[in-house]
Amino acid sequence: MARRLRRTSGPLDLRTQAILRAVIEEYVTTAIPVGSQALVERYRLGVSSATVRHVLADLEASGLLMHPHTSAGRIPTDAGYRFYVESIVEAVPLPAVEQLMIRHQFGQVEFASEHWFRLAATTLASVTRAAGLATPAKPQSAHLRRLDIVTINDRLASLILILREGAIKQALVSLDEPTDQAALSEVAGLLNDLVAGLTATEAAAAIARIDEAVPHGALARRIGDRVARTLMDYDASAIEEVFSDGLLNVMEAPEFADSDKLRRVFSALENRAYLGELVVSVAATGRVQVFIGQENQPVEMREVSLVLAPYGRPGRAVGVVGVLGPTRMSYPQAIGTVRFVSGLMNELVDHLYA
Amino acid sequence: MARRLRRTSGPLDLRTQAILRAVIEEYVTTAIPVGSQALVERYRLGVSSATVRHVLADLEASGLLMHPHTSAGRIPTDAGYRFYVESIVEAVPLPAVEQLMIRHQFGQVEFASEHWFRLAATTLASVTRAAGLATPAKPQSAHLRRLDIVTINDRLASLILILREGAIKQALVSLDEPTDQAALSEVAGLLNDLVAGLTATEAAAAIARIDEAVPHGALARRIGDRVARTLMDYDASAIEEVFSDGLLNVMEAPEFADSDKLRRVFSALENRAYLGELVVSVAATGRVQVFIGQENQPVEMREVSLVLAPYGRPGRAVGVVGVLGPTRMSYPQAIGTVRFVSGLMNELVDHLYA
DNA sequence: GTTAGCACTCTGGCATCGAGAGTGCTAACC
DNA sequence: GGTTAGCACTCTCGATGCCAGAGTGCTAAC
Repeated sequence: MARRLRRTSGPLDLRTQAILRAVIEEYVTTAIPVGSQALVERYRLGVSSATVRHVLADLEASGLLMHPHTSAGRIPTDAGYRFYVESIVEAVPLPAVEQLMIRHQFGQVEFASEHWFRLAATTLASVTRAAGLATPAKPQSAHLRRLDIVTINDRLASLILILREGAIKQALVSLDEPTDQAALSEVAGLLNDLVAGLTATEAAAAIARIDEAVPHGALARRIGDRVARTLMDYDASAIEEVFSDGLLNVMEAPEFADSDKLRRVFSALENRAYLGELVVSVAATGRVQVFIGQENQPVEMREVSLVLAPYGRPGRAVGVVGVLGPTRMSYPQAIGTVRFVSGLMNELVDHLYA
Repeated sequence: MARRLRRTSGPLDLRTQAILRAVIEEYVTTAIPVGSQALVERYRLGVSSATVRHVLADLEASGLLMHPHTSAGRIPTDAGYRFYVESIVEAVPLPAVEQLMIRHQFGQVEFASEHWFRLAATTLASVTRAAGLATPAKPQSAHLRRLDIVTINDRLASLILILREGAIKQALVSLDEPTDQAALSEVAGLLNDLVAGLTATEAAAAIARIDEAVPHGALARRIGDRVARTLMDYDASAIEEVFSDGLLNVMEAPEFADSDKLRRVFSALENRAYLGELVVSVAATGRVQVFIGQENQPVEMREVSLVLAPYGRPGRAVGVVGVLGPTRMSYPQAIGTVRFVSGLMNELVDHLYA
């Protein structure tokens, strides 16, 4: 009797850990609640099913496993997965063959940096059989490298900002009076001399000092304001674009056979706001991070897990890659894969700055 | 008896049309197979349910309606919807209030042309309660307006192509030998003089004529080749980017309560290849087009319908906007809304070229 | 501490059943 | 001839009950 109430927290002995591990790994592959019998049959535990049942009861008391109903096997709780990820297993590195294949694919999209993050998402999706996520690398504060102004018609011009960090931003400027390309080019030259290499705030300050009396001064001021504002908008925007691929993988998981659940997952996948939030926090920490089920704030995210890792150069440009899958996913494999892909992205970005 | 076999094709008399119309409109709103009784109760048909039953049997014989099972009401076939769209109803114009609201929203994203098509998709989704689709306007053959080359490191440069049609393309060029920004700027100047205003093929020809003996000639040739290739790639790419919003709307339709169907629809929504195909053909025709259920080639698309319309300037840049919804959708409303939004996009694009 | 044995509980699948909806046919009516 | 009332017939859908199977938790023995 003392036995049953023995442990509700504290360190788990090795046998208990082994059994928890077996339950999780069995459940991850089969998606069927696992019972004591299945456990002793498929894993060399060296004890009888009755003993296993005692341990299972302990694990349930500790909140690491649960019971869908009386006569069903155990399934891991979110806390169980968390403990497993935290204390029991190591990440499984991606097999060398797959590493080579992926490197090869990245080699194919020769020097099209805007495609890298998409490819990362696609790759993660196909390797982990979950949804792949990736954002482009975005600087904390962008530096203007160079700007161009091209006329569209005599009242409208297109402003093109090339950033030191590689991105390009475009904006339209409407003009108070008819202006030709020659005048715009002059203004562009003037602004380039003034603000090239500056951040948004620096540029705003420099532009505020433009003397409106000099030739094209007023126009330069007007366009300059737009430049500064565009830069600021870009800085202020979160890592907005979360690209995803392979959402279908997630939807095919048997736990989402119920169409209401399926819809919930899907709306989770479309919840870009929360993904953006996570991405920002992951980008800040610099490590692979795992968010399991209930640990996610939005209700519709409570049935999925995320494994995310940042890439890029802290202080210059950072992005995030990762996967989103059912809570019942193979964390060691997912972590290993995400780690590899973020490392690869690091190499690629380094190449740009080397 | 002759009566039952009376008509399997040919023009439908007005009463028969009215009944078909009633069946479709009732079914579109309720999603329940509609029987003769419901029809006489809710529509002023002026005849008894027995008569309606005769007409329904005729319509079924004509292939315009069908029976899920013996004791159920009728539902429209794809041919029924087609006939309805083709011969019975007119598009319902979007109410003036909504038109105003939408114009207002487009006014908000002041001059950010890259956002227009996204907003179009979002708008279509929220108004029609189906999925909104939109592609950016893409030229058949792009004209280079201006190019920039900026150095990344001494062996790597970024190539920026500004197109007359408004788009910007970027590519990385690796350099055989260390090259500084000054040299790159010179090359940029040289290439600008040579190829500004030209199409991909024209540019390729001009670049082939570069004398490698002149200062920076070899480099200009190398980078020029990359310019021409980037332009050609862009021309060759289909209207690649089909932006969508509100997919959740479609998934909430009761006909997709079954999770397998739901998955099928979703994979339909992700079938960008086919959407791209449709978009190209719609862009070519220049009218609102409706694709109903089985009329779509891919199997997973057989349970959805599309209403698409092109926008932009034929010969310069064209894009497509539209909606994707369950086959059981309100076509008159969808057509009216799509027509309005494509008209609005036309106005916006015209503004760019005026 | 471990194990065999066993009673107990709960699910999931299957068959049965009846109410309800809607049809198609027949025969009468205008 | 077209229209209608009446009616038998068919099929679905939800509720109900039942049974086999799985897995547990407890007890008592090792």
